[in-house]
Amino acid sequence: MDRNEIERCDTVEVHRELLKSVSGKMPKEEELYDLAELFKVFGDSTRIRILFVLFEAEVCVCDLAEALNMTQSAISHQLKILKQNKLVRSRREGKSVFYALADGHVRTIIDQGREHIEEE
Amino acid sequence: MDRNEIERCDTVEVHRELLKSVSGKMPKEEELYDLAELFKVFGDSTRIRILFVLFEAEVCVCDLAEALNMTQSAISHQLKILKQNKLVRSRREGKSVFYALADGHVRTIIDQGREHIEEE
DNA sequence: CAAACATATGAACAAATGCTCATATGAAAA
DNA sequence: TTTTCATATGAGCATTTGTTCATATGTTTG
Repeated sequence: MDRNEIERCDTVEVHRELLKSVSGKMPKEEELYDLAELFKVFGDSTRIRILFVLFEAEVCVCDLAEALNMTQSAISHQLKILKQNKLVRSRREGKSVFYALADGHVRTIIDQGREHIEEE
Repeated sequence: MDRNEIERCDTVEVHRELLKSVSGKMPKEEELYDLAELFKVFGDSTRIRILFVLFEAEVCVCDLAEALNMTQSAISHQLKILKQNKLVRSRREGKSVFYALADGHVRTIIDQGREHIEEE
């Protein structure tokens, strides 16, 4: 009856039940993978920089390249990743393609990240 | 005077001014790097799984290993990364070490991520 | 003290990632 | 139509990353 008070790591009833309830609330394999995949997109400073530019305005690829002082190719590759993950949308206008933020979650996620790192 | 209407990508006044105002709001190099670093931590399904377990309860390493059906070593390595980035905190109790969520930002960030991927 | 258990960690290796370079696509201008 | 400009993309390479294996550290028990 007092086993609950003893902290041990070999398999005890309490732990078994706990793990059972945990596995009930764990999202499916696919969602976990998609989530990780999404955050990977935020996990690169070049892409973060691109998003910060898009917080201010809709811009074309070559302006992004100039703003971040990087190759057009490098930027274009990253924009493709951002677009695949629906963080940005694009619109062609003549020879140029303009990119903009896709939705508000992007801002919220980055804001929460900033709050986190500034809090310590 | 009508140059503003023409969309071009070689350097025009409008673009120069835009980029100037953008660079004003861009966080410093170090913060951008730290932000990317933080999101990298969320960008792995094993670590996401660990966080989901910790959403439910404070657990020890070997329970995490059993819950996720992974090596103790693998879990321990990932916990180190989570701890270095202040996403989790740990507490020793006898032979075991218990891990728990460090703060609320973790939940918010993951929730926003889930909303984003489920919206399409 | 030694033995047993829980966790941490370093080295090594395979897989993933970001950039560069060359080149392709697509649209406007000559 | 041919050239020029803006963007997209595939291959290659160096770096980073997650796991495994072996072993170290730290704590309790005998």
